[in-house]
Amino acid sequence: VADDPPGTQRRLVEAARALIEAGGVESLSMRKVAADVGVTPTSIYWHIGSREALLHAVLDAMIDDLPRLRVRGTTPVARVTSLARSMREHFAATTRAQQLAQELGRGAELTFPAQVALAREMTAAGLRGPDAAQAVRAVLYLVGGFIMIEDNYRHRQPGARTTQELWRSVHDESVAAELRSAMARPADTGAVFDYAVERLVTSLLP
Amino acid sequence: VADDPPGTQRRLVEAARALIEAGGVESLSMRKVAADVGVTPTSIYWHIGSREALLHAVLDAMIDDLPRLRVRGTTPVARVTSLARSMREHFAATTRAQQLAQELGRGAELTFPAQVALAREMTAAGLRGPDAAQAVRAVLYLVGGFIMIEDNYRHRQPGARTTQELWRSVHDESVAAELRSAMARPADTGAVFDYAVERLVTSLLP
DNA sequence: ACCTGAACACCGTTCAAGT
DNA sequence: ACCTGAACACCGTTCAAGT
Repeated sequence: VADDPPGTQRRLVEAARALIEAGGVESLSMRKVAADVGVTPTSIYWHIGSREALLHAVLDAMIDDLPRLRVRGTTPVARVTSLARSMREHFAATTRAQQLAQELGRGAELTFPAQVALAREMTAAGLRGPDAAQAVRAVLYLVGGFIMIEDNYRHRQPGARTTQELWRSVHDESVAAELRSAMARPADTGAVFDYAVERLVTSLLP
Repeated sequence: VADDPPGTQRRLVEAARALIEAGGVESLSMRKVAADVGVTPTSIYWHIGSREALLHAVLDAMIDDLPRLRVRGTTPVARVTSLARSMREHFAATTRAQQLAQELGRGAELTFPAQVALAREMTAAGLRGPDAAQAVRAVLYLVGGFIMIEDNYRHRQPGARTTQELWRSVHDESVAAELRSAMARPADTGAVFDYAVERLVTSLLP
């Protein structure tokens, strides 16, 4: 495991990772990576093999540095809720790795630790049988939804209209006026998250 | 609104749409679109302006053809649950449009009709005030989570391990053996969806 | 008004050739 | 074993030129 003197392969992966962390997967090109290391693009093919293989190597490195999930509290509801919050923060802090994993079809690997942590809490809460699996999956989906929608919002085009803006032009009487104006205001995502998770978890646990 | 005799612009958008519907956004190239219409790539720039403008035109056409959401049932819980199911089907049936909208940062436009439909049902169920907005958002997030995770699963790499497969190698005693083997079996996504939505909606409605 | 041809600055990848 | 140079088949886009 000693680093061989030239270590071109390691330097290539590091350069690729730096590019991805700075500008996402789409900003990586073989020619840029090569230039950053001071080598010809073609030599990457000798060391790594292909663009895809390079991306996999970068993802492996990122997975090694992933932060851990936190669980706090004493009651089952409090513990699962705190874990859900930690999952959300965890995702927000590792978007580049998530994007890369998604692109490489390796998303499952990154979600898995959260599944296990959730399953542990459900077991501790006394849930057994098929209901336990359904409870794990239900929480997983709810948290995933937050992550997706927040991500959607983050990656919107500068000019594109948000749903908040779209709500301003709704005058449909079948939606309460109060609700229409609430939807037109920015959501306190953290509060909605806590609210939704707590409601769901409370209804899932015995 | 009469179609002008040559109609090259219309034919370009149609060719682009066909390419995207067949192989996703990444399979579209200006040169292919041009070839399909029988014209030089450069002439697209005269008619449409850029690749991005072409994609926006295709998305506009797709939005015009979007199917409608269905709501069935008489009790509020049944109606919201059926709407949620319809949202999930709707998404699955329009993945190309969703992918394109996401890429163009116009995801909000496609989610919006579902928000309004949900808000209508919450109003009909008698929910008012800030709780109504939180309820709309909570259901939205849960459904979004299903969509994201199902999408994730669909786009996994042939070789990549699924979470089910990963569960087989977990022998952690803090997770009940029964739960471990349940997580290693394929999930009946439809059943989990109905279960989770019904639980959440029941706990949200008065 | 509509389209072409040539050109520019990029891609990922292969492969024979060098040391 | 490691790297280069030349080449191939692609990209999106610009712009002067044609009809």
